[in-house]
Amino acid sequence: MRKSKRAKLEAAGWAVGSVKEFLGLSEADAVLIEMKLALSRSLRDRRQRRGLSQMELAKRLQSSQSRVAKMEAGDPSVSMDLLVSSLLLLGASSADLAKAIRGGEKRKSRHAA
Amino acid sequence: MRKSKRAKLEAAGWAVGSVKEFLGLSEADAVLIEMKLALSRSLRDRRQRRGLSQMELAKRLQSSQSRVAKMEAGDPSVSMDLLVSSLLLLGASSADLAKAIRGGEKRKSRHAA
DNA sequence: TGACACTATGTCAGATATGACATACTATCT
DNA sequence: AGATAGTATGTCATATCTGACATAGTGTCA
Repeated sequence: MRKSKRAKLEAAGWAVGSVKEFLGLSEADAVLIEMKLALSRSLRDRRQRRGLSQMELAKRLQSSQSRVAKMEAGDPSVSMDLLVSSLLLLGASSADLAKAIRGGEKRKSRHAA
Repeated sequence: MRKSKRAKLEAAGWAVGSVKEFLGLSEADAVLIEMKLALSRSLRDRRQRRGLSQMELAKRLQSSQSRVAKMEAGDPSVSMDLLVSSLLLLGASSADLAKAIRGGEKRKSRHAA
């Protein structure tokens, strides 16, 4: 399950939740991708809410602007670990992360957490 | 934040939630580690509940018994991506993961999700 | 005791992720 | 128009993760 799958397309602008069973992805793969996309959105929200540029955030994360861009774009080269630790550094709590993750299925308000 | 920190000790048997501020870890690092430990426990629970050996699970994950052992031990060499996708393959939903993640702080019942 | 099934721990070559860099694209100013 | 600030995208060396293997530890049964 590790390498072969993982469509490089994952990023492009999907209507919410539509990644499921698009191409040969297993349900598990699809859910994982959607979780990462949810975290991506959450990251961009938090960053913007704080009025930070990608550059400024990158500095705080000891990373680079390009990686922040990729994180926010849901680039497949970005790990969940990186997304999560970035969110934590932006002040998110584990409860916040749980909220962001808890399935796109049920989302109600327009706020991504 | 990437490499330098990340104590190799993270695994040893901590009393619930005690990893916080143990050595020089930032709050964010501590939370991340606890999240991973929560996922570890969840993985073992699910596997055992299904009556699978690490070997059998490994086969389903296309991985190896040793990696499963490390996952369950909270070994620092295990990524969150691996933990999460393993849990998904064991049938966990994103809601389940959210529950597992949502902070050890507030856990009430003995069931780890 | 030995034999067996399961789990833990160490190591390593190969696979992936990472930060850094360059460069391109998009505003929004004057 | 140019200039500036922010963002996107591609590449690459190095760091980290991964599956596989070996081997050791643990329990249980006869």
